[in-house]
This record gives sequence, C-alpha cells and structure tokens, in this order.
Amino acid sequence: MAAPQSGDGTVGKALEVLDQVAAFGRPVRFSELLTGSKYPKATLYRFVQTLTSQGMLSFDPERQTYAPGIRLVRLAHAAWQQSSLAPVARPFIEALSSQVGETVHLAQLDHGQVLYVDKRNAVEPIEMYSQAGKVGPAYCTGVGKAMLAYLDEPALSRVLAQQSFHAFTPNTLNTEQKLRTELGEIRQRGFAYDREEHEPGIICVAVPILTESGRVLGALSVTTSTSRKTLDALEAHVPAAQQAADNIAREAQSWRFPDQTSKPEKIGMA
Amino acid sequence: MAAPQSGDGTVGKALEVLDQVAAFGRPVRFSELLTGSKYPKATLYRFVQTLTSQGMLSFDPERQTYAPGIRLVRLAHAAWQQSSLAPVARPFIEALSSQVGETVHLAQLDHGQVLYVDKRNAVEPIEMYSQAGKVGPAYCTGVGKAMLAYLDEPALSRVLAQQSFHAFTPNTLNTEQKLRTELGEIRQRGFAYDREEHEPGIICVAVPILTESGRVLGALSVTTSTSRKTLDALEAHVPAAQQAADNIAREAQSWRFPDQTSKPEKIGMA
DNA sequence: AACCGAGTTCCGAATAATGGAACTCAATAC
DNA sequence: GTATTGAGTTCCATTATTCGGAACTCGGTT
Repeated sequence: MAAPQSGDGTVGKALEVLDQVAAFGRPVRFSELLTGSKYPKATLYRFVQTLTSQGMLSFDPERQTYAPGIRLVRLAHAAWQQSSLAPVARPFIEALSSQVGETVHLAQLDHGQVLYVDKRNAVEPIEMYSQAGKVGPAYCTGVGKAMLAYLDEPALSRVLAQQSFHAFTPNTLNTEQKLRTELGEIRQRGFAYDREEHEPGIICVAVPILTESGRVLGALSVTTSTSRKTLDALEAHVPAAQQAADNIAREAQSWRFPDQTSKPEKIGMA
Repeated sequence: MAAPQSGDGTVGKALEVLDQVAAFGRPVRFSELLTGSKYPKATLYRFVQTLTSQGMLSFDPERQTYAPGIRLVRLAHAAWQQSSLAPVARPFIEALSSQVGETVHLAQLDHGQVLYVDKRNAVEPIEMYSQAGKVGPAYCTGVGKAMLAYLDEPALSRVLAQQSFHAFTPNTLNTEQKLRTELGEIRQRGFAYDREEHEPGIICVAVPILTESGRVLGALSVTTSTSRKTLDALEAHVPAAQQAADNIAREAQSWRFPDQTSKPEKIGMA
C-alpha cells in the first residue's frame, strides 16, 4: 500500500512518461527513454504508442524521435485562460510594471515548483511561451517563498519534501530549518525578499496573492538587479505590489461564473 | 488500427475527459460534466479524481469546479519549444510581417484542426497564449487549406472526416467535394486563398511549410481585411511568404539535435 | 421528519495492463 | 556472403486495474 512516489494507476504512469519526455528538452529516441525508465521495454513502448496516438507526444518519423505533442499547446491555452491567474492579473501587472519601472513576474505553484505564468518586462517587448510555462525552484525565489509562507502545514511539508535545497549562491537558504524560519518572518512582514538566493545579482520583493479565506492563489514579484537598485530601494515598491495583489485576488474571486445568482457570501470583515 | 473516435485504453479515456473539461471554456462542475459524458458517474468521478491529483485538472474547492490544470502550461512550454515550428520560425515570421506590413500567422495541424502556434501582428504589440494555442477549422481557413492540399490521401480522408463543413459565410466551401476541387487548385498554384470563407471581411493568402520529402510541417499566412486590401493586392506578398516558408522548412530540418554541446540558455527570473 | 440531488465510496465482475520472450529488420562485423 | 548486434516491434498467458451498479453521506429544501 502507499504507492511509492508516482501517482495513480495507469494514467499516472503514462503522464510520468510524458514528463520524462518533456524533461529531456529535446526530441528523444525510444532507447534513450528506455535507459532511465523504470518500465520494461514492452510497457514503455505501449505508453509511448498510446501517448503518440493521442497527440500528447509527437513522433518525427524521419529522425525517429519523440517530443511533447502540440495537443498540449491547445490544452494549455485553455488552462492558461481558465486556471491561471494570468488573464485576470494582466492589467494589474502591466500597471504595476509601468508604475515601478521594473520587471514583474506572476507565478503559481505546480508540483512543488514555481511556475511562471506571466511576465511583464519593463524594458524590452514581451516574449511568449519562452517565459510562460517556465519553472523555477520554490525555496529560493521570492515568489516561491511568498507562496510557501502562506500554505497550511500539511501542504507545506508536502512541498518542502520536494525541494532540492541546492545552494545556487552563497545566500541560498539550503536547509528546511533555515527556510522555515524565513517563512515565519515573511508571514510577519507580509512579503518576501530574494537576496540573490537563486541568481547572483538578481534581487526581488514578492507578495502572495491570497483568497479571502487565505488560500494561496499565486504570487507576484518586482525584480531587478543589484546593478540597478538596492533591496532597500526595491522595498519602496512593496505597497504598490500588495495593492496589485489584492486587486488580482478580488478580481479572481468575483470573476468565475458570471451566470447564476452570484451570492454575496461575505465572510470575514470589510 | 483506426479507432473510431475514442482512443486507446484507459489513458485515452482519461484524456478524452480532459478534453471535455477544456472544451467548456470555463470552470465546470462535476454534474455538468456528467450530463454529456459517455461514462457512468463512478467512472467519470475516478477519472476526474485521477486527473486532478495529477495536476492535469485543477479543482477550485470554493466553487467546486474543475478546470484544466497548470501542469499543462508547463508541459506546453516544452511542446511549444520542441514540437512546434514556432521557435525556429519566429525570426522569419517577424521579418515577413514587417516586410509586408500585415499580420502573419503560423499554424500546424492538430486533430484535424488548425492550431495557431504563433502570430506576428503588424500593428499592435504581441499578446500571449491568447493566440498561441487557439484553434480554428481546417476546411475554411487559408492555413488549413494550404496544409490539407499537401497531405497524402489516407491522412487527408482521415482529416476530412473530422470537418464539420459548417458554412460560416456565403463563401465557405461547405462540402467535401468543393473542398477537394479547391485543394487540387491549391496544389497547382502553390498557395491558398481565404476569400472571406471563415470570417466576413477577413482575407488571406497562405503557403504550406513542407519538408524535402514533402511532409506537411505547417503553414503560414499573410492576413488582412477587405477594408485595407484586395485579394489581388495581397497576392503580391506570396513570393515573400513562400521564401519565408522555405527558410523555415530548411531551418527546421537542419536544426534538431544541436546534440551534446551544452546549452548556453539565458535565464533570469526571480 | 421525509425528501432530494450532488458528490462520494464499495466491491465483485469484467477488462485492460503487464512484461518476458520471441521476432523483424536494418546496419555493421567477420 | 553470412553472422552478429541492437533498436524497435509484436505476442500472449498471467495478473492487477478498471468498471459501474448500487448503496451511502450530507447539505439544503419541502
């Protein structure tokens, strides 16, 4: 009992294979997948066949390689629109970015990792998937820590178990203990710093986006480099960021289901 | 081979459910899914549970609704980068767009539909997933017809069987017969027109992107509105579009497997 | 208190997944 | 010209999962 780590049933296994292909970051041969797969040849083969016939993988017959399929792009369009904060948050992020003159990131938690769902760069024109969909570590980024700080204990320990605690820089909080202490401070302070904990020279302040009931929806950060600003100077933008986060949370809640009798189920205080 | 509509095994069924959720275009309750699902309650329930626990669906506990999950966004990032033409094609598309001063679309075929994987708008700044991931009909768009014209017969008839042939406008080719005739003309001519067949007032010329062996990779179109240009005037841009398509095809072939050589990937997110 | 319907759990029967082994078919070696 | 190798593919009896009808739980309504 208690499945080791992978998920539920056949579907979970198939998706695991899909992740493996995606993790390669390039088209991959069957044999490459096989070495490094927990499944025997025939089984892996069936999974790959199924996924390909479903369009979740694409097969290049000329090079005999597999890659994540375009069906995913179509599905992700729906996911991004509905399940991510991005469509709701975009106007606020743009306003915030131009107000503070720095890059703003919008992120959510996925599988214990930080997933960037939108980005507004102050200087250069916006790019595409190149950032939306990108992932980063949760334990050493501003947005990651801001979200972790507001998880409840069962969820938090689940996520912490998935962190690598690799020390990217001398400032990285590389143990669960150090991180937990920091998370407490973040809760008290209301926002998180990134003091060059992930990349040297990159600093940010980040605030969580929370529902009224305190559930973590995501986080946003104002990012810059040490060559442009100090952390103290960045901190001046925290109120604006918190304002934006509040607006996004409110929009996200009142939105969804324009139909029906929207019940004014207000709890808490005004 | 030739599975009627549903797919292979348990995984296929689960993905079918995923599609159903995505098709709603908004967060959806379990009971809504149930009416309109071919599966009995208990079975559907298990699928939804599995998909949710896998992050392919997200569940909003406050509203008791399901939506496509953010794990899809992460997977799609990989798909877009590897499996789509977009990363390779982008510079050529930008060049083409600014050269001709019109909107350029890049599309691929997915499940018999046109899937737009990139877009370069000549006038306003670029948006995001809002277009990448969007789908359209194959039988009445320029890019769709350009791709269909170069499919081999088995693939073509498979795709044609999936078309609705709904008449969006008076100009829509709304039978397989009419379409097949048109496809022949496209093959002879080398490019496709859209004569307001999908949206009134919208016209385009489209060229296929083909491998040396003639396999269809995708298509690109130069689009405008009847208020700006006539079809004849648009036709002047066909050579430039064909040039771009050739360049993209060549790049796409020689690319793949930069092999070994470590990745000098630029990062920068905090 | 009885009812209702959405959501959830149960469990024996039915079905689909499993994986060792054998096969195909190139490319390379002898 | 034949043997060898290994990636990719198929087979099939065994085994583990999925299936789904029915029963249950739990708010809210009559």
